[in-house]
Amino acid sequence: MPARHPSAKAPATATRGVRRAPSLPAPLAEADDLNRRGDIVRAAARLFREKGFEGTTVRDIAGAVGMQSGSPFYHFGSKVEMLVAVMEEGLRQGLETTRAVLARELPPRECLRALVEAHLRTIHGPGSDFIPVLLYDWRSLPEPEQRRIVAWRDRYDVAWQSALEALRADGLLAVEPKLARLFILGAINFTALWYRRGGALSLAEVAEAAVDLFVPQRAAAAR
Amino acid sequence: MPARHPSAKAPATATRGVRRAPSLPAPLAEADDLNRRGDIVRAAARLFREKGFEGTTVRDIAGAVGMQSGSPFYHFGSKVEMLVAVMEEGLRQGLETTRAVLARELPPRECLRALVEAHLRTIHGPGSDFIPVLLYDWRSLPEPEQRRIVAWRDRYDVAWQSALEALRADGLLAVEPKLARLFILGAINFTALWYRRGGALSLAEVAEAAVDLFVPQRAAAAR
DNA sequence: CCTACCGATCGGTAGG
DNA sequence: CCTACCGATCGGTAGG
Repeated sequence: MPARHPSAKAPATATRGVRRAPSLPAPLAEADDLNRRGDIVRAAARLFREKGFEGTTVRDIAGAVGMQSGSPFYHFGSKVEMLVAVMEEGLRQGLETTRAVLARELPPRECLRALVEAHLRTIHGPGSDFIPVLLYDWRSLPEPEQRRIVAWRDRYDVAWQSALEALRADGLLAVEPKLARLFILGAINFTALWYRRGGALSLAEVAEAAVDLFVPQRAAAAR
Repeated sequence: MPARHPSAKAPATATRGVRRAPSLPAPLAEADDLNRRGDIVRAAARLFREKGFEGTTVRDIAGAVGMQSGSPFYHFGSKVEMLVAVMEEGLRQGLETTRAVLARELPPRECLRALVEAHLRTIHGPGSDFIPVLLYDWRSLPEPEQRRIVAWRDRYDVAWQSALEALRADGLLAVEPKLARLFILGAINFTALWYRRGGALSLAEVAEAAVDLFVPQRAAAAR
């Protein structure tokens, strides 16, 4: 039987460093393992974004972190589990920054601008390949794993929904919040295919323009 | 040397049924060949959309049209050539319908509504898998082929640009036409990930809502 | 367009 | 986490 990292086959949150006797400090080996796992997830995210899930081989990922071809399977039970880890990390990051924006309790239009900019940063910021993978490799995820990710994504949508409902209540949104959310997130997600950092536009400027288009300033000023 | 369809390796438009002596009628075999080629392109489009270019095998495509695994290479020099054919067909269809809308010379806001609805139909209409493949398998296209497709896509963008400039000239567009085009097309393209035919909304309703969001009716009525 | 096939590569595993 | 490997599958081709 091959030696296996204890969390490789189990649902990640259930066993990762938990059932251990609480009085013992987490051994260094465990921390190192988690670092290596994180290295794999980051490398996989970059490669999946660049070449797609099906176009990336486990050997590509192993090579990117200096491992031999079979070694990633010490940390993950399958290639699909690596994809799940990438998508969950993207949603975790995105949900965290989204909730941080909402916590600032900005006026509705300013809140939308901040949400749009935050979402742009989860797509174009440094080391942010996770959400693009979620968007472009969704079809490579088998159905059971899709359900797991959808549960995460729903929480992301709820956060946006609340901001859009506030805009709508102030008469600043021309269509119902659910449709508006799909259109606005779609417009932002699509920037993955055309926006390049270091070009003529900063992310803040793109966010500003998007909000100008969706919530005309005249209507906002008139309220 | 294997028997090969004459157009399999050549740039498609250069040799497809052209250099033949003009007095002879096109032989039936030629017409049949083109039908079979079209069958392959349609099947490839459907499979690429469903499973991605890298996730689809040439055997899948062959099986879908009742051929043996090596037979598609009688019509195409490589798998990438099939991808190019799918994307070109999408752009050809899209450009045709877009230009037909522009030819109606509608007032700017109505023109945008018609363009949006036409684009929605090239994504969600019957047998329209070509544009989604263009959007989601772009990265699978090698650089030389990308340049060929970009030339097509530019013409598509020019058509949209003219409609948006008319809107802008009438003061109905809050941001400059180029950015507006990217945002609007992004919002529409993203419907590929959430819109389902036979659901609560018709394509015409989705188009109406999108235009309401981008070009508020109040501003349009006030002009 | 079929038959028959090839070399390369893939995800994954046994054993240490 | 490495070594060594396996069975399956892949895009593509020779020859007819």
